[in-house]
Amino acid sequence: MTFDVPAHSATSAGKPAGRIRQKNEEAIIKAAEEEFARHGFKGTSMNTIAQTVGLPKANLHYYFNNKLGLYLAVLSNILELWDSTFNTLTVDDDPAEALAGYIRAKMEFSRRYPKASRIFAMEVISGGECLSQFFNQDYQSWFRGRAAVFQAWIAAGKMDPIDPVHLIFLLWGSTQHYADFASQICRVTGRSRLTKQDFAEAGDNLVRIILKGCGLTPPTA
Amino acid sequence: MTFDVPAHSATSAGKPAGRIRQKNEEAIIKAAEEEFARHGFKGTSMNTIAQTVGLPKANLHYYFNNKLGLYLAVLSNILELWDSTFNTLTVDDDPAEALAGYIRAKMEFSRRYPKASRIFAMEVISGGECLSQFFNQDYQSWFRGRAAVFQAWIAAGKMDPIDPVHLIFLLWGSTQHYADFASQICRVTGRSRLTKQDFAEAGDNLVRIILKGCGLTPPTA
DNA sequence: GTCTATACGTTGATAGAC
DNA sequence: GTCTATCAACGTATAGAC
Repeated sequence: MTFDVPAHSATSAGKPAGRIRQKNEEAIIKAAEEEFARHGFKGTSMNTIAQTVGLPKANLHYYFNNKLGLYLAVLSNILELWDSTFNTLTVDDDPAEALAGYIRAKMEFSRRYPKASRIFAMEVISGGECLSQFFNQDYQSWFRGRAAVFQAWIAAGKMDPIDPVHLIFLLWGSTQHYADFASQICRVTGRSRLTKQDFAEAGDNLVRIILKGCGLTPPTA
Repeated sequence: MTFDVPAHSATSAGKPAGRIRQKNEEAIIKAAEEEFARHGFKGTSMNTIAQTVGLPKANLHYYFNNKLGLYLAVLSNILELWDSTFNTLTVDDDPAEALAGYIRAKMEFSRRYPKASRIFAMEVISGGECLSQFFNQDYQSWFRGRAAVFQAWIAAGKMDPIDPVHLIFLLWGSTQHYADFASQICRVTGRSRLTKQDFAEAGDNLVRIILKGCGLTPPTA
């Protein structure tokens, strides 16, 4: 794995994966993530990435066809990581336990992969057109599936009748905030960086407020 | 006012404000906001802005010293607008009413000035170093003042003992999400754009969940 | 005040030697 | 496979005519 976002086979399709190639590609992606997270797609320069990796910039064009190809490889890594992290939330779960688990998993994601979150945020803010090729029908059906789970819980009287769609956006917005707006949080609270304990406390607070707000009692109460 | 973000006297300090000058500056800022909201500071080109406005790019350097000057003028507008919108939340207010009002005001801000929100988000994600010169001591004291209001309400037994700092981040994250991540929301819900009613429903949902989550009963109940 | 012309660095991308 | 040399296009910024 590269560093923050573990890079699997995010290469442009169908190239042999030699040892050196794999090592270089991972190093390039690692440096690219750093730049894309800070300056977005348009604001990132291949030159800067090449200098960070310590390779001639012609090599970047050898491994990845062009700037967009490198960017898509980075995005692909992030979405793959995202997919492998959130398989939870089924109808049979206990609502309070499952919801708390989801919130804590999202907070752990924000803590461990803040750059991935920021790259994704930048892309969405910029219009998110590059995400179209990744967001196939599976994505919409995943979303509707989760919403249906909440709806089933509501129908069974297990939680308050809250619009599941807006609930999901609340979960996303409140947890991603700690990754994307970390610099503002540090500035306003006088911290230099957010510790593991900060994330734990923030997660506990979110679990407490959101669960109670949905008419659920915490699992360990 | 320019368009989305009303531009007041965001000029580089101490230039006379002729009629033509004011009109051009507003047009430039309007076009600049569009570009900065989509590509961030580094990814934005003065050339594109000039073409959008219909002025020679030399004029942009005449009205604003350089690219950074234009960017700071845009940021200044946004923060001024932000300041003039959120003067609420004092100890004497009714907690439920004040909190609901704040949430709805933030949602209205996300609805009316989505570009302002996105420019701010991009800047914070990029590290937020340009915000340093605006975030004087007043900003930290504003933040601590609001947190103190919540703390006073808690001490008076008017709401659950929730960490005020994290509560503020919850309010920010959940409301700004509807501006910053609008493209994702539209994609996932199959909408083409978010209507006024969408924002109203989203605001109602947030008020309901967060107030109950804090142990408050809604004002109109 | 306004705009044309231009200076000069950086960009993404490629050709071709090794 | 790797890297040097180079290209044309675009970046910000300015000089100077009107």
